[in-house]
Amino acid sequence: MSGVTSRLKDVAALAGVSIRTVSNVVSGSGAVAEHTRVKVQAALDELGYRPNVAARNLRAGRTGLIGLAIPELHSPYFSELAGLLVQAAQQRSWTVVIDQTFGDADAERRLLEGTGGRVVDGLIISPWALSPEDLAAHARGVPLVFLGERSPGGLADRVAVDNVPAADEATTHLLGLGRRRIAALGLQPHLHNGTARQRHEGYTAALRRAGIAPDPALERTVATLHREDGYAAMSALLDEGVEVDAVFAFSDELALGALHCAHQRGLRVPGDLAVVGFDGIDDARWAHPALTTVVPDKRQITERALQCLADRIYSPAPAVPPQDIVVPHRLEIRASTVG
Amino acid sequence: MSGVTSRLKDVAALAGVSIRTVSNVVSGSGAVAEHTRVKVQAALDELGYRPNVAARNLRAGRTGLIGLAIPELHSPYFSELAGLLVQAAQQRSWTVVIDQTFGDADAERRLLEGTGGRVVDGLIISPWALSPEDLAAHARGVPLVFLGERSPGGLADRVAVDNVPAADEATTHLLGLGRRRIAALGLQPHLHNGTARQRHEGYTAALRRAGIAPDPALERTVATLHREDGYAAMSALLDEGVEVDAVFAFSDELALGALHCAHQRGLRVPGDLAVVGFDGIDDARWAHPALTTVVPDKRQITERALQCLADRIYSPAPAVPPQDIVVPHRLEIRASTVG
DNA sequence: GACGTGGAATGCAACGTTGCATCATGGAGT
DNA sequence: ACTCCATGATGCAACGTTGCATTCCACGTC
Repeated sequence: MSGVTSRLKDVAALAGVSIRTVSNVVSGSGAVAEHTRVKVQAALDELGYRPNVAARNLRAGRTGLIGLAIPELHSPYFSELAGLLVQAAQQRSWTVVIDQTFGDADAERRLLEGTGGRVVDGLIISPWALSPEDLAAHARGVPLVFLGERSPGGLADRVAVDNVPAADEATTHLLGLGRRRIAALGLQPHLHNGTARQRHEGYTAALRRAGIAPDPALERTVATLHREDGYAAMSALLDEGVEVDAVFAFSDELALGALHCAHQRGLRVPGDLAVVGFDGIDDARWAHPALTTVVPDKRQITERALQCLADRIYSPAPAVPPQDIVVPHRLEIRASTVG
Repeated sequence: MSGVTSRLKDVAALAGVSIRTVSNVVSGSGAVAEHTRVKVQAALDELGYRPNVAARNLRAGRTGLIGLAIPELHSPYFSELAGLLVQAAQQRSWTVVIDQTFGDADAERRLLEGTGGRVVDGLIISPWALSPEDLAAHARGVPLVFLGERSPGGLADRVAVDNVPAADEATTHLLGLGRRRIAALGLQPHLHNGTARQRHEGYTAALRRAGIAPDPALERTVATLHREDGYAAMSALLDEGVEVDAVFAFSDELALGALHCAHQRGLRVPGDLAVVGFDGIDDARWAHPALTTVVPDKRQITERALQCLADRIYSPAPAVPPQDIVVPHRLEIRASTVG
């Protein structure tokens, strides 16, 4: 009732039983006679007992916390993912602690090592700046799940969409609309991140299958995946006078930036320029025109990632080999390609 | 170095000193001779000692966690706010735990009471469904900061922008452009949330000052503040044939939904319809056309809120009276009103 | 009537840390 | 030479909880 915290000791005193018995009632373990249980429960309610998490954790050797390490929370893709994860984790009585790495390699390294950070029972990380080798070198004892990036040498579980076919599908969709000058927007050769590489691979595969030779002038590098970068890359492309009738952006944010640029230049979308994004963020649906995008099943990403953690945290068994989990995606076709 | 956790005991054994001395070195407290300090530090490094948070918390009676309770993480405004808060909290060695209430009154009540949830040292809550009376009735012993909603009876600190003048400013901007049929989009009479009421108040005040009588047909109610709701409200408005030359939406998401609708109907923005939003989310800048919006200083919101918590958590003093902190805002004028 | 049985309740100890009080040591002061 | 003191190092206890082992009691059985 009141805000004052009461301990097992207080409840025990009020109920006239031992601390241990109260503990049994609270945890539901051990044998407790019905009338005792009722009596203790009454005392619990009266004092508004709430277990001390720190003490429990100390005893259990767990914190009940799992970490989510993402480049940044304000990016729609990650905030949507984080929101789902927080929700899903709650159902498993876990609390999510979100860390932002801002694409900083040191920050990612620090989190993997656990230095300076709060101790978590497990960590779900969406690596960005670290190479697979780095990832392997700095992983700590805590159960780990990688999002997107595959871990080398079977270091940890990994959950991701199948980037190559997904990118292929998106590109093929544009090809099917008769587009031949399709820009690939979002290469990041300076990062060791494999995601961009895989999407590029799918893009190239689709072109080749259609008998089109990839044109380096159409492949644009970006520093990050923000709208600004998409805007800048699109602007440069147009400034250079490169002929282009479609854009496959490696993220929705990039696509939205490119879209903004197209509008500014007076290009009609999809008439003059068809645009496809990747991530299936909410904004995509409400853009003008609504953005065609590859939508990963985010709910499944969070569910599977948690399941991986649960398996490793709760089973002291001789760990099963790291799993590589592929979650489904679908190409959601909207007005930015089929007006 | 390795993933195995080592305790003060282990370090002490390796360094050949007592546990207490190691503790002194780690915490920097107490008197420790230089050569001892060096020796212990070496042992600490060698074993890669990391303090056990649970034990510390248990001893200190604090968890080092603060809660952030928001309606939903995937809304841009809240994800931007959360991102900033996580960052700012890190500097104060706090860890943020995010709870989503999804606008559910029960969820908000539960968080205020702390039932079932993890125990936090402080809670920053952005109330949505609860009335001020509810908020007062259910608050618990933990330091509390309200975002947006004023707490009644001096229950807790509150950080917010000054909604009435801000809304007034936005409306006045539209009036200054010669608009006379300005829709107010975002009323929520079914909620006890005061934010919408205040923005409506500012809107009305501006109209009256301009000698315009508020027209009920221009004031639109929404269920939530999502793009869908803005789209629906705008659609209804146009379907009813209400004459309108501008929209002041109480959130950017609503504005973006309305914008989407305007595009669909072939309205030119800002030619036929000028649009102003509220919140200053990132998307607003990249919409087509870029959205004029009231931008609250989000960084200051998080900073001030944390400062409030810090003051209450760390000062055992006879608490200062609850503060009502107003953070600055600015009207960012973009192409959706001045094309 | 003694004994075994099993359910119910309890006591002890430990998880890893830190506040407080105590103890050891060596140098300065008388 | 003896005391005094400052500095450095240590031991004890406690934070609130739970695993394990024990005790207690009532009941049924031989």
